[in-house]
Amino acid sequence: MGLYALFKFGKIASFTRNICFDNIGTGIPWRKVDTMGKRIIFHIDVNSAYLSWESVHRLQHGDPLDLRTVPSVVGGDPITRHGIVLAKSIPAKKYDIQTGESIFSAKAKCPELVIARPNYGLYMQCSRAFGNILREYSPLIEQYSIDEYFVDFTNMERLHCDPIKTAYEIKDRVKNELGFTVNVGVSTNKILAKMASELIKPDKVHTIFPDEIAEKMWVLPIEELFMVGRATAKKLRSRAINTIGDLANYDPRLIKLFLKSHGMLVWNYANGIECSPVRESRRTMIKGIGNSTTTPFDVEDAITAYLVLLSLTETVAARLRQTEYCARLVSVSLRNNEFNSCSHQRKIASAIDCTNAIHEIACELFDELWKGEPIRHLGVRVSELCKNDFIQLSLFEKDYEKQRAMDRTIDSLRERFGTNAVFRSSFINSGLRFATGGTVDDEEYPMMSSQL
DNA sequence: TCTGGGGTCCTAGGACCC
DNA sequence: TCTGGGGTCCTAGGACCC
Repeated sequence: MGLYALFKFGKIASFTRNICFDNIGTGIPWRKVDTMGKRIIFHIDVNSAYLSWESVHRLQHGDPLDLRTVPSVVGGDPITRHGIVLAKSIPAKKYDIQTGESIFSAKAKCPELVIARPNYGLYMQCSRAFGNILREYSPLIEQYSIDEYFVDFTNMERLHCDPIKTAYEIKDRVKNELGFTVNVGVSTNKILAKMASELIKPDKVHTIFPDEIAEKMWVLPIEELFMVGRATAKKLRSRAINTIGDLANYDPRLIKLFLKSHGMLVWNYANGIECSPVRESRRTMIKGIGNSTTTPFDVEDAITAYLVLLSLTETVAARLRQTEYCARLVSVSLRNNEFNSCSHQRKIASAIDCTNAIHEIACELFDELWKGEPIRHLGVRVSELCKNDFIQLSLFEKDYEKQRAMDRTIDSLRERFGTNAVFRSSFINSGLRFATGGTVDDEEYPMMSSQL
């Protein structure tokens, strides 16, 4: 593979430049937008991230068993109704165990399956250590999710060696220094780099340069294309579009007719057309903060539901204040014991960040939403954020100044002494956690947008 | 013991105004 | 009095990602 990739790299000078078609259906003849010259983008993806990290951690703490060598998964606890597979080992893959399926059904497929509980704090540390290695190769890196980074290696050949050699170096350094394996995809934009890193796993470097799209990407089934999920795949297959190549070579006007803008997005991706920059930080761009949980038991009365909403709101509001935002929209979501979901939202006249204020609205929304059936899942989300340094308090709203002072005090107590330092007495003997979701002092989870 | 949680973006339909 | 059309805002739900 190595020699093959190095050989392929010889073609790099003869790139056809990216062309974006974005005027489908406008009646205007094709407009060719020259995007950029010669970019080099890496996409680095940890192989079975949670499971690898768990294995390495256990080995380092004297466990003789390497989870990666046996059928194993990282998954939640079915007793508290969190029992789904979050990550699986390669031997588990051989039993057709899928990420997202229930632990119950995974065990049915493989009775000797080893199950490890997730440890998000550990994963966050691994993710950071991994990012720190990448930062040595370029000042411009983007964390796309907990286990994925993009690196813009454009013009970095002068400091390091050639891109393919560097990709191998990164892969081997992560393995040798941190103990887990990664795949590195190399190309001229993010979509091709990302598709390349997914090719054959684990511990591999792949390229999909523009002149390799047909050979390496078009032959793949349509489901393998980034942003083609179950629903889109079904629609495409019903029109005999079965491979990425079928989509790439289909008339984009027809795609747009039945898949709208999402159709154009995936048609562009199928053709390797994508020109978004590698962004150092997404943190300034957050759109909303939410927290939801599947309750350990069905909630059947409003008082308990209010308490769950409070526990969710505690973390949402604390994260909101931590990022120095206020919100103008509160939404509540609910899933009943028959797995039907619904949601309800409300705009508020003045932006807020108080736990009590958000909770009060969440409870009102809940009352308007709930029909009385048993509930298994509740969520609180705030959005339409604005900076909290200039809050306009409406004359008609309650004066929340005292509440804000109280929140500040609790936030600082928790910051100094841990999240457990203070909690509301209403949670005593409730069987519920007083603050659901990641603890407040955890570092912000790096989230990705659905587009690159 | 069957089915998580955190995000983003898009669309359709209704209300409302001109 | 009735009808129509365009624009904007709001809401709920769906699709996708890891």
